[in-house]
Amino acid sequence: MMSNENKTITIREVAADSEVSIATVSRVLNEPWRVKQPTRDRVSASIQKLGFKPNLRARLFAQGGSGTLCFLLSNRPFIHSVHAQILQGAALEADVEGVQVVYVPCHYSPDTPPSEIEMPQILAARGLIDGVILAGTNYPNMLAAVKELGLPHVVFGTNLITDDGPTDACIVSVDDESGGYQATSHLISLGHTKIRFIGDVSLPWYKRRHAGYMRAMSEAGLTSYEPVGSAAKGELAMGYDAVNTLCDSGDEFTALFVGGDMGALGAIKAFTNRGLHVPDDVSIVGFNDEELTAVVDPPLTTIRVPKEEVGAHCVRILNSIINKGAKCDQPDVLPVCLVMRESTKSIGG
Amino acid sequence: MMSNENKTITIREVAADSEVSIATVSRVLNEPWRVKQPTRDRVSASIQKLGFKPNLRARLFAQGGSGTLCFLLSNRPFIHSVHAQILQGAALEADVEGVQVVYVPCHYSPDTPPSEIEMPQILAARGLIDGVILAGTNYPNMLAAVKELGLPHVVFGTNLITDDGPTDACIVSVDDESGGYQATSHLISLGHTKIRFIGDVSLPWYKRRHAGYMRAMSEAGLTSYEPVGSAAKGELAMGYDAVNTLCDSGDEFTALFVGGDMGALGAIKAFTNRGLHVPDDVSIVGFNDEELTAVVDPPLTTIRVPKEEVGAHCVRILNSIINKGAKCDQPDVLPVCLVMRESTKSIGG
DNA sequence: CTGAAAGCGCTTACAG
DNA sequence: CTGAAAGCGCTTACAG
Repeated sequence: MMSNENKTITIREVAADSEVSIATVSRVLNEPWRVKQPTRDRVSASIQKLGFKPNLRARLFAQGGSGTLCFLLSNRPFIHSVHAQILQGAALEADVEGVQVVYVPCHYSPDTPPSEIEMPQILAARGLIDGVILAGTNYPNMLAAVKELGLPHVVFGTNLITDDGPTDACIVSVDDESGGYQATSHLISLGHTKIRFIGDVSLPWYKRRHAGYMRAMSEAGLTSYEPVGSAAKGELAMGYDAVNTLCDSGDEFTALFVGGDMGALGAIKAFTNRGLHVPDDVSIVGFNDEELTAVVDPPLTTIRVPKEEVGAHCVRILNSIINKGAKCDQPDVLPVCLVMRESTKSIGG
Repeated sequence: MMSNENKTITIREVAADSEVSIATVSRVLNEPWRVKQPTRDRVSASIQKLGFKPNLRARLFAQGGSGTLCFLLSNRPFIHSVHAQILQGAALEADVEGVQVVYVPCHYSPDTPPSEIEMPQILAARGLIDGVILAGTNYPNMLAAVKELGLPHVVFGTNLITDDGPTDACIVSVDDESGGYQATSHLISLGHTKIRFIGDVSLPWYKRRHAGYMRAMSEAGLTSYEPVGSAAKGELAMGYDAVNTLCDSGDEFTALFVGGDMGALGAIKAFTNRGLHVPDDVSIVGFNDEELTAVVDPPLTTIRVPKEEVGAHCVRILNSIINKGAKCDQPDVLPVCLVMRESTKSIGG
């Protein structure tokens, strides 16, 4: 009574079937050129015949890696659309590189000492993760905590909040300054001169976008205004409140560059409430090109950030650190571009 | 010249330090009650002293599992907000259960035979994944393909498109019918009687929501209208086009139940274009409670789907299948509820 | 209650 | 070019 269970077939069965050692089977799998043609063919035939697939977990274990990267998303109550797309890009790239990415949300306060940050299990444990991609809003303490882990890591630099200058971490970011410049230049090219910037410049990404705004204004010989807006009550409220403040104070302007799409939405809402129309009464450009941006009314002119590419780039870099010990001396800054939709209009039109 | 490299310390070092066998160390880690107090204390002390953390990858390997679940997101061009939140819930629950979830996007056609569907590497390989959560829009061929893999799996049933009746897969879904009923009842309670349903009833989720609409109408003694709308050009267009068709044909109605939030947005846009105001001229309720739903103008009254809970529930079920061989006889249907915001208004008001 | 040993399914020096 | 053997870091019957 031979029970012919479909027991999982291993490298050992293949070796037996093709009458070689398991070492040889392993070689045709990993470095086929090192085995003589006839042997190789015989082994390949057995692999085919038996439908053998190597157990990757075992391989990984033997090689001392886990083959998995951790996408750590910090301090986001839900997946923010920007970060969702970064994750998407990372996952896609991971699959082509034959590694996997685990999505792990996490929360912490900027004030917690690094050693006291409660790391997700998967990172606290050993051996599960080969490297981490740090996305979301991050502070120096988390950077330090990840460093303490001793794991290779790369951080999405745009939402990194730090004031002690450049870190020694590997950073992938996006050209905020240029984005600000492009947004403002677009408005200027439409004939606007009274252009305000809305954004909370205590946050570094708004600050950089504001810097781009300043450059465009000064290059055009225009006088720039002080930035307005606070992100304390959320992005949406930032835009909404800023517009109300501005209008209430009798400020005059014909165009707005808002440093984030949600803020731009809030701004539009405020105008609508006041009976003002975008873009007829005022032009607006946002930042990020978030998903809903094309869907709102009016569809938003904005700065497109290559979100999926950011994710893919992060895994590429991370993999090269892991495998080749690559070093990063300075941040990788990805370019951004203007996407024209219907929230801007030439001043005469 | 003792080189005191910080070599990774293993169970073997601990054993040596506390003068027991590695088996005993393993026991204090996994079944401490089986080892005598004094021994246990001695081992624990060594663990403390040496800062030993077990290598989970090795443990998993020895135990024959990978400890990782695959969140397979089918046929979504980017992370749809509903599925992003399901993923979020799954990841959170996974971390508490000590497993990890890998996010893997994938695309396929409903017409490809199961054996020809190109599975992501991570699933095609062996040993990497213990079970899969099938989310996104899925067809019977993918179900069959996953089944062929021989891996435990659970599917998010709402967006499952199948016409050959119930499958034998483990399904977690959401009470679409009740949602439709609640949405419609709300409109009825506001005094509306001419209520239309927009949704593409060739898609099962719209069909179920429509069934709820029918039930509410008939219970209230109202005559229901034929459903309108095609999802062929996207959800947004579905709502937009349906409203235009309806209005052009001179149809009379005072309220709309749209079977999806994006469709509701499209509908609002169409009304706005026609100079009609929501909710003053027409009331609208959507479905899903997507992220942007609270942010648009007017904030949408909609049916809230417990997205994170769906994700968490999927990993719970999956884990119990994996570990306890649990069986699912019938779908797990999670309840939904109405969220009142500002897109509906009583007919007199 | 504890230890010696086999085993998880591979890879990889080391010989030959 | 190929094989025998050690090893990756644990777990888990099996003895005692």
